[in-house]
Amino acid sequence: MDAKLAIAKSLARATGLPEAELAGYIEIPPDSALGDYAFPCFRLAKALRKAPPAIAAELKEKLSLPEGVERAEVAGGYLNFFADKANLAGKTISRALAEGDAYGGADIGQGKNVCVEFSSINIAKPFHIGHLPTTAIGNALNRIYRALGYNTVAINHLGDWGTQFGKMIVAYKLWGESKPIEESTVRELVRLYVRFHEEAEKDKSLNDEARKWFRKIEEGDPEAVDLWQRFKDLTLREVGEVYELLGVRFDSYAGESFYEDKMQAIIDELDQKGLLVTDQGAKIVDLSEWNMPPCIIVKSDGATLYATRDLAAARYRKKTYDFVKSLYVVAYQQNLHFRQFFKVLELLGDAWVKDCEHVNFGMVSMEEGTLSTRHGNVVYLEDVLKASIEKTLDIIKEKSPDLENKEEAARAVGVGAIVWGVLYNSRIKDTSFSWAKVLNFDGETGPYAQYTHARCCSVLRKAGGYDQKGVDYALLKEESAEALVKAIAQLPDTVKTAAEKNEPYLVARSVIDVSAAFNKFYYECRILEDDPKVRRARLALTDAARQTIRNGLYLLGLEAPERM
RNA sequence: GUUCCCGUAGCUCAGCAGGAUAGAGCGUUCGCCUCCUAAGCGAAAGGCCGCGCGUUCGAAUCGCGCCGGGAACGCCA
Repeated sequence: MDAKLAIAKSLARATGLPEAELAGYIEIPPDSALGDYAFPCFRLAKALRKAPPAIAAELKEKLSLPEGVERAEVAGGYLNFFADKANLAGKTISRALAEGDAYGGADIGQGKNVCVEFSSINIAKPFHIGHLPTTAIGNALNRIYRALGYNTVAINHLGDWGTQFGKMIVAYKLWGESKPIEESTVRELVRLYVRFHEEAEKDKSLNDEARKWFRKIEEGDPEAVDLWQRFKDLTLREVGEVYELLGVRFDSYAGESFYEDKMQAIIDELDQKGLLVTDQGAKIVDLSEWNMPPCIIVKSDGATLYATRDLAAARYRKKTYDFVKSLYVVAYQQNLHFRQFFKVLELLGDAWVKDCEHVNFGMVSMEEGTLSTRHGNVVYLEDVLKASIEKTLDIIKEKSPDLENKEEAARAVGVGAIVWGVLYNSRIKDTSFSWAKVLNFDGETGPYAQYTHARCCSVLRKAGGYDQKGVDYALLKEESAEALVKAIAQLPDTVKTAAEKNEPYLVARSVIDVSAAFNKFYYECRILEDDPKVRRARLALTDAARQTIRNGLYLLGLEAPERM
């Protein structure tokens, strides 16, 4: 992008207008035949009282060509610039190869902390496909921020508190005790939970019993706490396997139970600052001035709520991590909740609430019916991943019967296909789960990008190495090679924008651009050419493409196998 | 009812700090493996960019009003 700045600089000299303003006007033409950069002269028409084409022609005369630009041409009201291809190719390829796995990243976040809350599963509940968006998006953002130099804190805000644990204990004691919890599975716990609800329909006393047991957990009764802890351990052990498959790691599992003793302070402070109002027995913060329903802090029975816990958690995170940004990767159903709780923080005088952001996303629905734990209409994430891995393995057996580590490649590609499905569209779109869609590996998919990467690796392997020094980039003169160079050059900017907007799909689109450009280049230009100079230049380009795809995939949480 | 989000090709979606002929994948039809992985490449067909008004030299993109779909709206999270 230095070329863009150079153009702005010479335009500034020619017009006398501020460089920054002009740089903002410069755009990329829709067709590369028109040029590599364009300056729309309509912008200046009013101020200069001249027709745009005349301005363009005049500018072209006055302008001294900036470095990296070969020529300028007038096209209607536009002044188009053509980059020096060899220069662009050389800069782009050598940068990608020199930076290696770091290409695409930056150091703009040095010494700054970012909190990313995501996944946030419930203990003793299914880890189902509804949890996929938050897990995949959060993981990708975590990696993107890290690549930009930030220290990130990946937080799994566990749902590990509440009367449902009283219910679990009752159900376990009544129907599950024949088997130690450690030898059980979350699915069995879920069955017990479902059964509890069925039986409680008939026998209301079960609910009282459940409340009693939850009270015991709260009071620290050894038996109750022990059972609760074992449910938690079992769940974390099981989901750990899924996280392992997904390449997801957390720095903190501080969830609801963690904040139990940290809420009173904030309740007291709200009270002292006169923000707390008692209404219908509950303690609330009135937000009608901001056209929002009140934020309930304490229920009429004295219990705290989600918002209370989130207030305490936000405070704790600011104090502990001193973040410059704190993200909540949570579905858009909770838009109002976040607006309310951010507003309450603001009213408390926590100016840093401006750094908190609700990174919302659309909902996952089933083709038929809705997801519901209680009714057993659940698709476990693990099952989806396993099915995808299995299908991938079948494909590999058919297409690459000689491949050595088939299982390993199948895992990377099978999981990649699923994760990709979530990350290649903007967050806000709702999605409906369909096996056919999720198991489609053609076109703009994770497997396509991974396949392209494996293709690059294959060519480089066959070449048996090449000398990176003294490559003549002017030999990359084919249109498909130029297009590939441009796609590769785009990644660093894309990663920054993806972080600004908290939109991983931008990275996914960039990976597709590089992949598609490479496949076209691969088809049109034989890389392992006889001419040693051409061969070397094409190998360098292939290597840069390989690195770019690999890095992009990593940022999205996907692996890049070398063979598949 | 109120507030917020979404509406672009048969389907799923890009494009929306306004710009040059509206793009891609899937699906459909048809081509391309005696050369580097065909999970690939190419071609064809397919669009009043939900509708209307406005702002502008210029609107899929900004504003207002409709229509259609979704979500949330006091003691769940």
